[in-house]
Amino acid sequence: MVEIAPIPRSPRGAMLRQREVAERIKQYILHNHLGPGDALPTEAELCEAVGASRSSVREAIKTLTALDIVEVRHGHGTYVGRLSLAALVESLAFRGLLSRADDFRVLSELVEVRQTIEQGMAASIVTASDEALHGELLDLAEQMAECAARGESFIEQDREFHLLLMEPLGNELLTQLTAAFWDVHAIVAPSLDTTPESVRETVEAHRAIARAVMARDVAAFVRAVEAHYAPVRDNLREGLQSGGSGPVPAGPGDF
Amino acid sequence: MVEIAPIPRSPRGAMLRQREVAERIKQYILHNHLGPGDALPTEAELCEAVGASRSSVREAIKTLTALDIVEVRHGHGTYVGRLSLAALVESLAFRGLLSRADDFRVLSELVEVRQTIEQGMAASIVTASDEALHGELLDLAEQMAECAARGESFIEQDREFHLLLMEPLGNELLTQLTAAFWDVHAIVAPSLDTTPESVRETVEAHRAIARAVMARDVAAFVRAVEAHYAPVRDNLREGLQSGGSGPVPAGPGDF
DNA sequence: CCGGATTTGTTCGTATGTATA
DNA sequence: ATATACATACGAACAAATCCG
Repeated sequence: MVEIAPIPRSPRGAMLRQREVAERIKQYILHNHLGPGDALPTEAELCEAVGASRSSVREAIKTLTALDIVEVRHGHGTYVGRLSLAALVESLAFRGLLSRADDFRVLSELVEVRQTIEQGMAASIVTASDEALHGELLDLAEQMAECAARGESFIEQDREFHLLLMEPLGNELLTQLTAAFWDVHAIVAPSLDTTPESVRETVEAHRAIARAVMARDVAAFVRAVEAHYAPVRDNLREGLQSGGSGPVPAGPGDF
Repeated sequence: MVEIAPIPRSPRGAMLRQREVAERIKQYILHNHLGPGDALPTEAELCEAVGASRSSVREAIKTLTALDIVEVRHGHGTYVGRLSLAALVESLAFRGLLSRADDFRVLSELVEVRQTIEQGMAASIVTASDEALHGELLDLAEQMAECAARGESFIEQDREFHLLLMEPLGNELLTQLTAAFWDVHAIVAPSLDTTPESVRETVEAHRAIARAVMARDVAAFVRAVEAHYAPVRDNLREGLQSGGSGPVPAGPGDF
């Protein structure tokens, strides 16, 4: 039997194939100064460039896709990803869903982090806000009140409200973290704060926050944020008996 | 030609194969109340269970591995992952490396977030800390001073110090976020704060923080944290000229 | 609107490396 | 040392999506 020398696979032992491929794709992006949306070589070209099979390249791309470092469009090509915090959302959301069966620890900790960030930014938010923002905040708070009066949900307004608070700070990362934490909360506890009292308190809390920003009253802002998250915490504690926010979003079946 | 009916691929339109597989693996973990370290079915079993090929299953597993939802041990099996924030670290670190070429915006924003969290937790940290913690903080600060005197690095002590601050709060998520942000900082700017003045200021800042905690002086704690991150910010601003912390960690070659 | 070219998605078969008993 | 179970890797073929002439 003739040995064909199937390419000295891993000259230096250790590094897994796909890990190496993923690393080189990242290097490629960095060295060529590519940004989100820029095109990457095709799978075939990547295979030839790194000397790996298409399967390995694809698995490496899968890893980078999960981190939103690359983005793949079927039948079109591979591109540099948006570099969002989608991975954080999915990872944290799963943790929350797992712990939800027993307690709401993860969700409870998440609420504490959200509150800490908003209160910690109180002074900056209040001083950096302008009239336009004040109008938007108040408008959203009123929309939420109207939705509540009609018995409708106002999750979109709620999300937008908390994002708007961070906007004047000009800190992209902070805004994205706020969005990510909000999304995780919404995934893990989609319908936890829906008791009539909670809804009323929540609406009023947002109004109070908006007023505090407009008055540029830091202390009032901190108190309003505290009042906003207090009922959420209470619901989390009591959520243990009521079984939380329904069963796990049933999948196609869990073999 | 007889149609073999290769399984009604996607009965309902849209969902990609691997996406569906990944979703069902997550459902499997949730429905069976598995925790980190628990064993998952083998690849072959997963293939049969979800009716997909090995390649698809493997790519789905790759995605979940990147999020640390599953963990694969070569030649051993597939297990539920540690659910760490590793994905956040890798994702954010890459963003930082990308933006580093132009400016240090991401890193600068990261510093602001770190400072906000630590200052926001000032009151809780100060009140929740105990004598044992005080001793450890002071000890670490002294170790850092000694290292600096010998011209050595003290990154390990620095990391441990900031983690210890969050420990008394009992918020697992907060501790992991602190660790993640610290790691990102270390990856993106591995040797940025190494000017003699910076080192001196940094050591003194940690000592001041430790003293503030011991004295349970919230205001002093906030000031000390401010003093800790101020030089870091300055270095970031000046880092633009000096070209930052060296070139991108060179890979095996970037085709 | 259609057809061909390009590119990614999926599958199968096979071979190899690794860990456990 | 052998055998078994398992993950890793490769390559070829076909399906599906997208684009363009």
